[in-house]
Amino acid sequence: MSTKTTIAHVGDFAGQAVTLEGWLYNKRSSGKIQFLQVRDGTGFIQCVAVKSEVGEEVFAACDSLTQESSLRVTGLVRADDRAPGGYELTVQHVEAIQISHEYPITHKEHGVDFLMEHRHLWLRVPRQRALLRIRAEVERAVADFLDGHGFTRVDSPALTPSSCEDTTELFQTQYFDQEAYLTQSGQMYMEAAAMALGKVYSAGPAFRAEKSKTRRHLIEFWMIEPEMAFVEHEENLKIQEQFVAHIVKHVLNHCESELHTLGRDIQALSRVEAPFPRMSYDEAIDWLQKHDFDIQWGDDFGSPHETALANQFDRPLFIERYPTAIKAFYMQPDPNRPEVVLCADMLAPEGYGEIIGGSQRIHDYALLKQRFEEHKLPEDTYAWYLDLRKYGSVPHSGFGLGLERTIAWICGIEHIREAIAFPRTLYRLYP
RNA sequence: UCCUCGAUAGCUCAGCGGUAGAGCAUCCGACUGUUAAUCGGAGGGUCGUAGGUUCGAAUCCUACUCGGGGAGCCA
Repeated sequence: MSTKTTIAHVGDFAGQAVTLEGWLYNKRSSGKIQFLQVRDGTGFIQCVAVKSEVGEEVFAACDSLTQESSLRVTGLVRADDRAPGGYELTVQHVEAIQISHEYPITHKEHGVDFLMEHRHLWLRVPRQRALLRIRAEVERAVADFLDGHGFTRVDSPALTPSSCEDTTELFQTQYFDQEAYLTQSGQMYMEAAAMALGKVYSAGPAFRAEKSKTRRHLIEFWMIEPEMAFVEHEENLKIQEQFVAHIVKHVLNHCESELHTLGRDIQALSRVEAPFPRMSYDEAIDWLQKHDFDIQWGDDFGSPHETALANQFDRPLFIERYPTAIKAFYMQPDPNRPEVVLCADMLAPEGYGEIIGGSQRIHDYALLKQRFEEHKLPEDTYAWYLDLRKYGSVPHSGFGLGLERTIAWICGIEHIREAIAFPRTLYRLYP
């Protein structure tokens, strides 16, 4: 009799017979011996079939297996120093569940377009498995930290009647006989929820119809948006750095083998501890001007600016107090300097760009109403948002963390599209 | 939207004015420790689309289509 188990647990059955269910990742044969590389989602193991031991029938069954055929294999678990995972399986019996014909993704090189066209199969390779495992652990770390700090998860709507910010482009759709838009941020809804529950967060997709095609952009990406009543700028930043440091530490503690699969520099990640370095917008402009960048006070940073600033440090960098004129309408002006707002962007090291944008929000009714007029925003669709400043308004702050950018940085990958199972990029909606 | 690079076998690419090529994958054969296994053989192509130059175009020119990277903008 054999016990059904998974590759991750074969070590518990050394010397015993087990049955594994999975897929053939690769096969090498030498006429009278075959090496089957089997994966089952939990790991990889090499199964060895020797013709003189298994007999003609089982050996032929092994021979019939092709790349990515699904199978059930029974054999003896054997510790072996030559095996990357420490164990091999000596095959006793093999059952093909389905034979795969001409699997498109070989073990050779492939181009990005081809791989993206076959994303549904590309997910099966060790690298993509590692990325999805780490993504799941990042999401777990997010929930652990926020739930442990008194936050309540509140889910925001995907269909909205209007934009939350006035700049970026929206995906328009029909809501019966009304126009509607896919959400680009749940922030305003989280502000409402924070007045009900104190500390809240949303976690879900955001949609931006921008024609951006860089390694940092997705059309559909996930944002984690905490919002906190009675929290002001300084405390907002402290929570953000603890939050990000916690996520990185969690991944280091739970995803060692996955980071190894990706070839990530563990040392670089282990230096990510709070507090994070900070620069004011003013200091950043000075620094850039001293380093021959053509930029003036009042200009927004471009990607090259952000990369140069962030690359000075081995952990994320806060840049705070940007000019009011270039930031979102809802941001709270610095009481001592109304020309700047109490906001901060968190820039990841190594050129991964902005992973958090956050701010203290305007809580004064008159000032927010004035901003609506300045930005020519339709007051009827935002009446509820103004209401929050009419009925028990309090200072509050929040931020949005870009999940895929955070994952891309932690994993050290070239392109953000690998940080989500089925990326929506410019000009690609399939699969 | 702009800049830039690309499109040749299932995949990755070479060929850049004179008969369409290689490696891998597939199929057949050999091999008892392979680990991107190796070795021998076979099949596999309207050279992205449309036009133009030329005796002759995968190759040069024009337009278009699709895609990669970047800028802007953003998380």
